[in-house]
Amino acid sequence: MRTTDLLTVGEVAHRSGFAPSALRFYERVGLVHAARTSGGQRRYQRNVLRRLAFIRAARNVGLSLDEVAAALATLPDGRAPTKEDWSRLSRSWRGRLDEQIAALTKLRDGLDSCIGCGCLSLRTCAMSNPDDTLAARGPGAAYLPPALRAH
Amino acid sequence: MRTTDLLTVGEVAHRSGFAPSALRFYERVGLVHAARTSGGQRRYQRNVLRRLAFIRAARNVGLSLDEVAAALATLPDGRAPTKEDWSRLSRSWRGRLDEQIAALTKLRDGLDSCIGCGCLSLRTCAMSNPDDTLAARGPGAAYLPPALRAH
DNA sequence: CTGATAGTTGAAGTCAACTTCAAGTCAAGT
DNA sequence: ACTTGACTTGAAGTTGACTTCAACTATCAG
Repeated sequence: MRTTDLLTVGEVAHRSGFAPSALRFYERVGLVHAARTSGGQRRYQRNVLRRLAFIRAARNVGLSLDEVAAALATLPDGRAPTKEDWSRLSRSWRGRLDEQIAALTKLRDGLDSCIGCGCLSLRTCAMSNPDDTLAARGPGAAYLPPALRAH
Repeated sequence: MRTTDLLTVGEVAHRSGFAPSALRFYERVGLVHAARTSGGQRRYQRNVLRRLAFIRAARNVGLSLDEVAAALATLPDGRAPTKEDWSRLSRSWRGRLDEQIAALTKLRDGLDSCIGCGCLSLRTCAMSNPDDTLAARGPGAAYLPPALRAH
């Protein structure tokens, strides 16, 4: 752990805020890479921290790990990613956030009109039927990513 | 299935947008109630539709089923809930939505300042560290409830 | 009465994103 | 060399909100 240019999993965990178990998990699914010592312990390059910062930021914006992986796959193969590379990826989140804010705002405005009447009509109420569509799909999920939730 | 005042599970599923399996699940956890025929089949009262509309609306606002159950538990025992009862419950969502919109907006504004620099600094970047706090907790979750997600 | 359609059950499976565990091994300061 | 703390692994567990399955049974129009 002496001042070499490689980081142990504990150091990366501490500096990135991810648990060691999460780092191992990310390695298994190919999101990050770690070299090994002769004894089999992980040694990370410093640039993994930026990669992990990207992962956290993307998760905060609401991307799944699959989406994160897809985004990371667009980084150049040969050279190390530049600031412009990271900036390009982040830029693509802007629209997503705008959409999410718009959806929430629409929901809130619908709520305002519902509060007066207590209708919750299955056909017309913006709260129970926000996209004018019945039959929602998929598992339930909360609005906000973990990092933004109320503590 | 003839025009009685009771609804079969299929009818409720169709009119509420919930899958029959979800209705059975909600019954198991005590969110809704169904009478039974002599043969053991479920028969729902019409007012279950408003209750289900509430459940869907609450889910859209990001409440967990536990929170929904807690909210429903505040409904009066003796009489049927009035519009004012439903309205009161919905009103409590307003603040929650406001908070969520604020959190997303803050994230977006942070993103704007990040796009230029591509920094993603673990310490200072609003994207990778939105609440000025490291170490987020809990399982991953997406921003938007199923009904509001991109199709 | 019959056949088609719709309903019943408990147990187990799914999904994402990790965490926990047990049993052991490595690295490093002294 | 020794001790301590950090690290290793694969497998299994967690959480929330359901879905799927297999094997039956009920209801109802005709």
